[in-house]
Amino acid sequence: MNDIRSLDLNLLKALDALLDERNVTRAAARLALTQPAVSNMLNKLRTKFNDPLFVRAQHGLIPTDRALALEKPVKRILCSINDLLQPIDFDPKKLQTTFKIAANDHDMQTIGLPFVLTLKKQSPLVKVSFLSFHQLDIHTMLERGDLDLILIDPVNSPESLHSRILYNERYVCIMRKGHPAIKNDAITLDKFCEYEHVLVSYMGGMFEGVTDEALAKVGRTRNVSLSVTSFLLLPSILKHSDFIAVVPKRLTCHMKDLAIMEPPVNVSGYTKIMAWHDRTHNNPIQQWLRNLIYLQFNGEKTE
DNA sequence: GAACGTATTTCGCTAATTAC
DNA sequence: GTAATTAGCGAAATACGTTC
Repeated sequence: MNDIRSLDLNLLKALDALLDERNVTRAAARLALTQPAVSNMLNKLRTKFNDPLFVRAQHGLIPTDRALALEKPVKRILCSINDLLQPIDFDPKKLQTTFKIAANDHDMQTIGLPFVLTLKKQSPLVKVSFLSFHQLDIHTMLERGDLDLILIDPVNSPESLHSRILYNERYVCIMRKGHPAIKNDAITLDKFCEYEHVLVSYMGGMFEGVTDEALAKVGRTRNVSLSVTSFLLLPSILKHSDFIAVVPKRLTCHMKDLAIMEPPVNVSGYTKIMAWHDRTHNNPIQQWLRNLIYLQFNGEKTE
C-alpha cells in the first residue's frame, strides 16, 4: 500500500543521507548502520517510489531525476519533524549540544570570544566549534547540518539564507606607538601613502583592498608590500616595524599597545551579518543561539 | 479484558557474490 | 580494487489465538 501508513520515516532519513553522500557505505556510516542495512533500505525506497532512485557508478551512486526531485521536499520534511521534536521550553543550563559556527579570524575574536564567555555562563555544558569558512562549501554544510551559523559580509552571503545584521563597522588606521608618521596623534595623507602597508588577504596574495579604492578616488596610491592571511598576525608585525595597517575598529580593542587613529582618507565601512539555513530557522535552540549572539551587539531581543 | 504462549514479520548483522 | 547487492541468520517486535 503506497500511502503514509506504510511509510517509515527512517527510510526518508536514509534517502536524505544517500542524496547527500551519493554512496551507500558513507550514508550507512552517517546513519550508524551497516552498509547492507542501508542497501536494504534503498531497495524499499525503490519499491516505495517505483523508481531506481540511484544507479551504480564506478565510485558510489548517481541519483536519478526522481531522486533529485525528492531531495528538497525530503530535507524540508525531516527539518520540520526535527523542529517538532525540539522542546518548546528548554533549560539552557541543562542544554548539551555543540554549536558549529563559521567565521573569519577577526570575527572569531571580536564576536566569538565575547559570545562564548556569555554562552558558557548560561549553558556550561554546551560546546562551540568555530570553523574558518574560507574554502568551505558553506551552503552545503548549512544544509546538511554541519554548520549552524555563519558570520559573514552580506555581499558574500548566499541569497537563499536567512540573515540578520549584527553591526556596522568602520576602519581605523594602526601602527606602532612612536611611529615617525604620527604627528599630533594623527597621520597626514602624504605620510599615509609614504610608508609601507600590510594588508590582510584571507585567500592570500592580494595587495589591494577597500583602502586602495578610497585612495584611488582622491587620485592617490599606497605601497602595500606585505600581504598576510590573518588579522591576528598584525600586532606583532606592526609592533616591530614601521608598517601601517587599516583594520576594522572592533579589532583594535585587542591592540591597546598600538597607535590607533582615523585614516586620512574616507574608507567605506561594512556591515556584518549572521546567516543561517531555513533548516534551523524555526528551531527554538537555534533561535536562542542567534539571539545570544545578536545581544552581544544590540540590547534588544527582536527575533 | 488481561495474561500468556506461539507464529510471523521486521530489522540489521556477517559473509559471500556481483558489478563497475 | 572498491563498493553495491544478495543470502542467510539471529534478535526483537508485533500479531494472533488460547486460557482464565
